[in-house]
Amino acid sequence: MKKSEDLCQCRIIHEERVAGARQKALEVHEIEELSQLFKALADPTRLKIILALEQEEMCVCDLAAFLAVTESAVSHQLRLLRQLHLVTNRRQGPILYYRLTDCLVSRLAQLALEHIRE
Amino acid sequence: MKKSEDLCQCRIIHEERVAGARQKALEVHEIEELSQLFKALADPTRLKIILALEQEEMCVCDLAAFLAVTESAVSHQLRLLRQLHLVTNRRQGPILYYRLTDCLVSRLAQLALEHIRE
DNA sequence: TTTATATTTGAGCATATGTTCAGATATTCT
DNA sequence: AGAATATCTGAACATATGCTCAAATATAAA
Repeated sequence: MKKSEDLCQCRIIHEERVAGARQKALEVHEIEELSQLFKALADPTRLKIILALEQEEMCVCDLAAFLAVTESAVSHQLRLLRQLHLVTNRRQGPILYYRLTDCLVSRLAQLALEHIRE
Repeated sequence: MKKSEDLCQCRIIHEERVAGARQKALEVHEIEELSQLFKALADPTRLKIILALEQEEMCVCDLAAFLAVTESAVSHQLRLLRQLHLVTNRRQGPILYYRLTDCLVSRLAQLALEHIRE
């Protein structure tokens, strides 16, 4: 029942299952995007930013105060969230107000939170 | 309108918003758990494992073949997923069959995927 | 135009992460 | 008991991540 003539040197016990998994697997590019999205939510600082912005829009220095990190750190994280289109900003004079682009991240966080709280 | 007498040296433009965010913030421990959960989904290898197990249970060497990594790498990742109670296993002889503990991760992945596909 | 404020950017650094390798466990079959 | 198989574990290493500092931009007010 063992097969070893695969691309990789791995043993394969259930060849059908491996084949089945390969067939139904997402495209590399989709996996990559999925993992980037979850990675954005995987850091406590970014998670706090996102949850804070659920309430109301905030500027960089307010977020820095709230998070107790430098404004630079916040700015770096906001750039990442911006590149993934998770947050957007609007300028009012010299101040940039950040807000969530849509409710996706909120829904993900909510779903995860419910599970954590059992 | 500027205040500088905060714990951290940060400027605060909108003190009410910072206070509001602090008040509604989750507990440190919940933030930590949330981020760990998302971190589990943030790696392409783990994501592929989870999506593969949505179809049917698989053993370590099958997963290794599917992922084209060593069985050791799979085992390390499965341990992490096990510790977060995202996967469970059942032993049948010398073989351990892994499966998803519940549908949470599937729901999270599904929700995220819908968004990525617009 | 000069000055001050709000944010961004890039470099540098310490820590975290994911993988492989080698060797340890655990279970089954002789 | 001894051999074979399936999985796990710890060390080592290369890369990724997140932060701070210092300096650059951008907008507004004097």
